[in-house]
Amino acid sequence: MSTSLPADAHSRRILELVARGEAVSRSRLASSLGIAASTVGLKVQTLLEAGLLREDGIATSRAGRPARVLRISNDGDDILTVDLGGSHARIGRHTVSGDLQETIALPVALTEGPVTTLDVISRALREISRENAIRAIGVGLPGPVDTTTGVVELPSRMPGWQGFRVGDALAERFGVPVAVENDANLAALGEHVTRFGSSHHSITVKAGTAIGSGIIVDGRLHRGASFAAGDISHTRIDRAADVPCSCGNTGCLETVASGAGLVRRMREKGVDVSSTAEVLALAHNADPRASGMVRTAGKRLGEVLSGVVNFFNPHAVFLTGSMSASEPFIAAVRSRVYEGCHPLVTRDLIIEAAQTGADAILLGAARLVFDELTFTE
Amino acid sequence: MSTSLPADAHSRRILELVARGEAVSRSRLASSLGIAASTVGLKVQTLLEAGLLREDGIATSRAGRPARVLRISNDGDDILTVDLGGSHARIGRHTVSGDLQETIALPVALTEGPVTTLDVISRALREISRENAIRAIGVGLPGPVDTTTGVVELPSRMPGWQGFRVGDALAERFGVPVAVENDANLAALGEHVTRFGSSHHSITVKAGTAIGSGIIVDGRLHRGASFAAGDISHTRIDRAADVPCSCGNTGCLETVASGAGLVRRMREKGVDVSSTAEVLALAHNADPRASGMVRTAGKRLGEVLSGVVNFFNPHAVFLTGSMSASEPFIAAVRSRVYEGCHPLVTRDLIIEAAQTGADAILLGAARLVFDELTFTE
DNA sequence: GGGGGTTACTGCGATCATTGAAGTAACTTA
DNA sequence: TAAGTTACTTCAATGATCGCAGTAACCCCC
Repeated sequence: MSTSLPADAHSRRILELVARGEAVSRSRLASSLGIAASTVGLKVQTLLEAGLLREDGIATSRAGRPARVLRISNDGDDILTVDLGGSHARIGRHTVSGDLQETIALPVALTEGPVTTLDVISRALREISRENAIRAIGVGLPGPVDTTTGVVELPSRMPGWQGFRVGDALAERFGVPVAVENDANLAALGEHVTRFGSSHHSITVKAGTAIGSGIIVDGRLHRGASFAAGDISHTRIDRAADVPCSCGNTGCLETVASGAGLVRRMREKGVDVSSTAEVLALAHNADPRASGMVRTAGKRLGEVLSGVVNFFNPHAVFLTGSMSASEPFIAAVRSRVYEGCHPLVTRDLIIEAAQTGADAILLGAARLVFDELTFTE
Repeated sequence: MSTSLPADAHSRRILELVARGEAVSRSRLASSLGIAASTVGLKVQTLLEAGLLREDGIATSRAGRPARVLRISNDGDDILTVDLGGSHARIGRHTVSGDLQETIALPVALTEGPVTTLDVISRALREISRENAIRAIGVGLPGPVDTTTGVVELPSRMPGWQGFRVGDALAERFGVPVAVENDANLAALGEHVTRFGSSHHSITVKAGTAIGSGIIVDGRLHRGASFAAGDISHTRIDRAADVPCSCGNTGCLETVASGAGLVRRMREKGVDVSSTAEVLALAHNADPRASGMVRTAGKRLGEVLSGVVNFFNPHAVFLTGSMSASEPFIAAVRSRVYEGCHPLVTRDLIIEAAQTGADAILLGAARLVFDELTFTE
């Protein structure tokens, strides 16, 4: 089976509507898309023949002929995705519509350079795809990615990756189109589409050892002019004006609200912790210093987000990363945002922990592939 | 002549390319648009017949048949625009492509309510359109506009306008489609398209008696979830933590960086000034207190914009409003943004005074009409 | 001044996606 | 079992687009 993702916009929408369960019959698709029923019939026919859709029984009806239920075919070819972290990687196998079918986690050392790393990744990709053919691959990398070239811009945690074209390298190995993107952006895209689909605006903040965010405008990723959008970690917090930051400035949000910042401050107070997780565990066990710090971190993040939310006016702010598992942290963020923002902006604003968890990046990568890659057989 | 703006996307792109002088012959249009020459020929033909384009002589050629030069017809029907301020209004007459042909300024008191105001405006619109037919109208209002209904959301400076559908009222009077939008958004759109056309991201900050901004994402207006995007005036500045703001919070940017804030602080220091212009005049004449304050206002705005620029990563920040006439003000903004932002983000960032001046809102309104209204005869 | 080269544009038949209307299929309810 | 309702397909017509062939209008060089 050597099919392709449809370049045609209506066919993609059909796959999307079926995948989300918003329209599972030809007639509902026609009314949702606002095109003729006969046209939908033809398009569904080709999608069935391409193995992208399958018919799955008959719906019950109250009156009239019952609809034939359409589903995404999950025994066709796959979209594969890669979430490449500093010391680990996750590989995902998805249906064309982005539904995650299976994942593999494996240890990876980015510091060993791109060739070795991609060898390991490629082996895992072959393994997870098994006998199925691969349609396309989406990759998330920890750093700003120039998506026109597929090059990591500032590979601070990725020595040896400077100028390396990850996308081209994988595309050559597998002979399929490859999309490469920053992992925070993919997490934002993954979370956003599972909540809102292809409309609305949102910000997804990852608050863990470091702080980063991804921006979705009208259902699409906002990368910025130099693929660096979403940086909130170096926004100035005057109350931390004396704390030096790795960026060279002082008083950055990162110094007071990131996991790394919490660890440093706990150690200054004589508490021997070495990871964000330990600080969070202490806070969870009602250690007053740790609890206070986590809460303060939430306040500071909330202050920065107030500015961002007033400016950007999103439908939602999603919080992810290890810190977002702490309810007091989220409560502090919420409280500060509601305090510091215009009522018009917060009236319908959602501030919540992300739902997609560890799979957000994979889901975002699959979505990116679905959105941006055009395939021909 | 009762023509319409073309709903068809390619025809619109043809008008745009011709208007910007990027492609003035059928053959160049074909290569720019990536469609067949014969198709362009047909589309240009219908645009000529509709009076939207005209032929204007023959180009010189180095070899081969010279091209017939296409221009926007400026003797056809017009797009009219309205910039409605608190005490004044500007009316513009444009070609279909948005080129401003003529303006009228007139005194208007929004406080007299919508009916009286629209009477005055309508008379001016009839006057400026003369014998020409009107294709469409674009209106800028000072406040957040729900563009789905054409209603001003929080008409703080517009008592009596609550719930009034400006767009519908004008559409009924003139029998043409009307687009209504917030004036800061239109100024941003106007400035953006004259610089970048329909791609790139930018922020246009109006720093005058008040502070506001408009956001353009990928050449299109970002309105936000509740039509309130672009509010930077209530971002917290810790150094002004004791100054109460009209919004109920303390320490807002507005209290230290707006013209109104400057006037208040000058008066606190015993200097008898009553307007932003007076403060700026004093600063221009090297009054040390006024100069210092204007410079400080620039610094504070720059600090807030640092956060915004890091987050949004635009190609440009344009400064407009009376304060932007002050070079020291702009220099202070620039200095703080370059200091507070990541180098990747500022590498190619443009920070400049807006070029479109008083016409920005009119140009933006014409563009909005061109972008968003679909017309049929 | 008259080919030859080059570019600009038009005319025309072919193609393809889309449509609406008519027809068929499959169920529920009275 | 007939009437009503909804789902879907078939099919001829439409219309936008295309590529190609042909025409038009210049330049340059012999």
